Amino acid sequence: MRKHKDLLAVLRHNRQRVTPARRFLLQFFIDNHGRSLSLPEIQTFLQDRLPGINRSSIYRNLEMLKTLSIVQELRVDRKGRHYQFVFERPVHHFIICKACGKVSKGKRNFFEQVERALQDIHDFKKANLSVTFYGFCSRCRSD
Amino acid sequence: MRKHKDLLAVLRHNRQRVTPARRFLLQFFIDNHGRSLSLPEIQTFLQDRLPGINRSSIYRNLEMLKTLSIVQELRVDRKGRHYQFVFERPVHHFIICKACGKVSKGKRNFFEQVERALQDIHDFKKANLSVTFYGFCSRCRSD
DNA sequence: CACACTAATGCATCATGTTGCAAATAGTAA
DNA sequence: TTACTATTTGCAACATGATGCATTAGTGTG
Repeated sequence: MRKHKDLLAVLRHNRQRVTPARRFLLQFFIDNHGRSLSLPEIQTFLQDRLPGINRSSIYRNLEMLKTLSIVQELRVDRKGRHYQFVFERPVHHFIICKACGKVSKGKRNFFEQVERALQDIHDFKKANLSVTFYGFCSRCRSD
Repeated sequence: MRKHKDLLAVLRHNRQRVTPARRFLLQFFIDNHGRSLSLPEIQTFLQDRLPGINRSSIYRNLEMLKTLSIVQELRVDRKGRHYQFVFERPVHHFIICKACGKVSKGKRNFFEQVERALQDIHDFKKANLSVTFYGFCSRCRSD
């Protein structure tokens, strides 16, 4: 489980400066590591603590965290991105039920099978930080 | 291989009306079935033939074609969506090389393995029309 | 602690998507 | 053909996301 201090070290190691916005952002992700956070929810949180923070700063910081593989971006539906804290490595795929909206983390087993198939069949390697699958979970199916 | 006339039938069957914009759009996809079309390219094409056509009509029509599984939307990079005509069934996954940008259609074999893993391991079914994988193809790797 | 260097922020502006509503138009039946 | 109805379109307004640039503020050094 990754801690706030460790993450600040990751930033510094990548020549990224530790600003107030980034501290709050990381803390927010850590405190909610079990679930993915919607963009509005992140915005509200930050604007609460740093009144007047600019939209573009939020976008740019989330983009940066993505680049450093600290968070993953998911598209839950057409509008609305979510951000998932990568709190353990290696990262996983995500599976979203189109009916109930539940976001599940793909099992390691699944991740490995997909990666292996990608490499064996298509000669693609170390392809993804994550892939998001949309489907219907067993509870939302009648069959 | 799906023909213009067949696609119009699909529209009608789904109570979608056949408008000039939709005729042109479908023809454009058919004429370029080998590759995915960027949104700007689609816009230019339509605005050429239907001067004054509104942005929202284009978005709405592409959305409709997605819903009917006539096209698939791909995100090639952060900005910029592409649309891929589903010219044969069953549909496939797509694999995009982050280095050279090449869009490959996933092999049937790969598609099946992924779907099977998704079902066996996560009990998700008939999950996706398509999934897009990002990675590095053999030509862009040094190993 | 003060300074210099560079990266991050705010701001303004632009680009891209979305949405509600009135007007236009495709499908349908007489 | 005409008239009717429901869908699609254009439009306007809004929401979201991206970008160049001047200013501000972290960070390392002396």
